Amino acid sequence: MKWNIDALREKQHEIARKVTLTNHLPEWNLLRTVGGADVSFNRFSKIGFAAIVVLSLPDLQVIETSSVEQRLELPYIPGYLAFREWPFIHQCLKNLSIRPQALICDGHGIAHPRRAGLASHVGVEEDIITIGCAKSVFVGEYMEPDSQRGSISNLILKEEKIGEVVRTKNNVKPLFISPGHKIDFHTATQLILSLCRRYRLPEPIREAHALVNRIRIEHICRVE
DNA sequence: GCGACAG
DNA sequence: ATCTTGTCGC
Repeated sequence: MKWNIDALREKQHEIARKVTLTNHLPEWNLLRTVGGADVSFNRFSKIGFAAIVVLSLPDLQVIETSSVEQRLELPYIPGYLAFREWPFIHQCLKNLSIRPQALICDGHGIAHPRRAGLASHVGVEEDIITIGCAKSVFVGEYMEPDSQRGSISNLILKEEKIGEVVRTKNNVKPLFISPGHKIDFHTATQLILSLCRRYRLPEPIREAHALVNRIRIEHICRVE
């Protein structure tokens, strides 16, 4: 199973060139749907699972879901996560009857060595507004934001801003938010904050995570 | 060369 | 990411 990392890196430079930080998100009063995507798999299995859950705004009710189960083609290689997970998200999007106005991805957007993290990769390939929502830092430096919900600090890589570190809940570890595609830093962070109700993670991601794990667990029982 | 390293 | 129970703190 030999993959040409050089080719993958070149593909990322291509993705990065197409990324735009110009905001394409509709006005808040016209925002109706936001999706969350998540991928999951069993320890030594070649099978992976993914789900996208679309929520309505501003009430955050689930209006549609889609999930897939397929072979994992790549191992996890830091910096190349998108090549492993994008195929799953692509299938989920194809199975949806509606296309969410924005999609939140579990990982970084432009906060990546080559500005081509999972969210940016998905955004460019699917031509959809995406936001990278990561639970830990990958590259860049930052100052710890204040402990109150809503506090924000910048994520910097070599003098350049690549994302924001956002406290989405009091006294809880912050989230690392970066634009994926067709959105700016401020809008991305504000949307994420508006989607975080009682928990650290935004509702679309929580719903997608819950669904994909449900499916993964029942697959184990089904196979044994 | 060494250590770090989204999920 | 996954393997896993209780436990400390707001």
